[in-house]
Amino acid sequence: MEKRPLYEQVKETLLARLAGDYWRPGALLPSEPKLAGEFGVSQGTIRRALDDLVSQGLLARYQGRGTAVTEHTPFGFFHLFREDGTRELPESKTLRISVNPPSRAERDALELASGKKVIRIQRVRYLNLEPKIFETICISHDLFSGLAKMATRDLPNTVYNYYEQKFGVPIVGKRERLRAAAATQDEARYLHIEIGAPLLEIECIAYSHRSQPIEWRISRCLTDEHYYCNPPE
Amino acid sequence: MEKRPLYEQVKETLLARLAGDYWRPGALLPSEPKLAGEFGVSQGTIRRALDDLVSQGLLARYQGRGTAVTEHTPFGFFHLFREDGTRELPESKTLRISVNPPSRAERDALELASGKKVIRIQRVRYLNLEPKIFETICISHDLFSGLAKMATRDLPNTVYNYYEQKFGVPIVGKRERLRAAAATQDEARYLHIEIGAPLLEIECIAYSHRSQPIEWRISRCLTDEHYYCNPPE
DNA sequence: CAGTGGTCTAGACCACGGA
DNA sequence: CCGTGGTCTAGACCACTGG
Repeated sequence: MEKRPLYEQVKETLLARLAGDYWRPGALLPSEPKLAGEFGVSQGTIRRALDDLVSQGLLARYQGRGTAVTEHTPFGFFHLFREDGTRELPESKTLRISVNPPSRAERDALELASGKKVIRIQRVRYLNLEPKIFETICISHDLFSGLAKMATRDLPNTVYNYYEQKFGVPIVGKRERLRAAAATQDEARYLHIEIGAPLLEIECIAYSHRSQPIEWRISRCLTDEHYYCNPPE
Repeated sequence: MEKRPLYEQVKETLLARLAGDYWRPGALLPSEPKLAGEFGVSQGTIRRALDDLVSQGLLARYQGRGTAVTEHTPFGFFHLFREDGTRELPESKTLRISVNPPSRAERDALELASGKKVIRIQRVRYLNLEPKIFETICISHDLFSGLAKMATRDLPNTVYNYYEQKFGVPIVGKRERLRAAAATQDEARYLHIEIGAPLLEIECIAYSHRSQPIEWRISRCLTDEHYYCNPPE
């Protein structure tokens, strides 16, 4: 017998469906009684699972209509807003993809065994057509070896979906740490700012099931016209 | 009849008790059945209210023991951690307290009627004995007029409690926005850094019941040895 | 109107902590 | 052992949405 709570097991199954194509973004899920029947649990247990997924930002509930898969940015992408409170979908341009032995910090963040390599991806992201974010992504080469040979042109804008669809690795959680930092020479060039200009650094580790770290990401953001907000307002 | 949900009403009452001295920090609350009896609602409704307060960080549950009032920093103060993950209680030194007509931003943030004045407080906060945060607090003069005449020496380190105890204004929620910013001349002097050095700016509006904004606070933090994390790990 | 989620109840059993 | 919170059930009524 499984000894974890029922609602956790329900959550895990729903999470897998959400990460895959089982339900399209924006689609309505079956009603709570239907899900309760399908999983053989009570409606209360389904509610508990759905509530957790709502608070993770994966689902949204609408009284009288149903429960829907969140549109766009399945796992609440960046929490950057314009000063007027509106949101934008960031476009991105990939600069380089490389395979390297991990730095100490990278090995720690991804909990890699020694000798394992990592894939490093550098991107510039655009908000309102202006370069605002310089981003470095680090993932295990073992898990994503196929990605290392891709052309920088072909890397999709939003990679969490991609991890799931192509590599079977769903992202179900993240942990963020924020700091202020000074722009490096590289960042200054790509973001059209002075060296040393203040940037908001978002360090994010994304997790799969069972808290396994999958991706380490450093995003350095120009916040002259945007702010970070968590949770989204 | 009151039309708001029962658990919201329960929350509001518990919140008022928590802000006051009804229960000491660290003390155990009455058990769920006891509270249910006292409020005349079911245990499930009490659970819902307690769960919300736990997720706000005001309470902590311990299976087999009970539900306790969180120790220290009643409404999770700053979410600044040292790089090793530990937390510190920031000390503070108040620089000035002044009464002014509000700026446009201040009037908007506090939803003040025109003609009202504000109290502005500037502080330097210390982490590990080093000046790390330059803070500007802005509150309504009407609500806190007694505070304007205080000596800077007498302002307590943690003011949320103070608002409640001396002025009957409990803080029950907050909304934060983060940016990177360059140190001004003032900030550079007090934080012992260069002008233009990157600082993490935390803009925080603190709310009382019914979402009434009470305090607008700008904290500019040196994050050379700390990071911001929400929710606390 | 029927169906959805939102709230609320009453009661069951379990896992844990402390006496 | 008892009392605590943690999980789960079954069913009630309400508020809102859509046709």
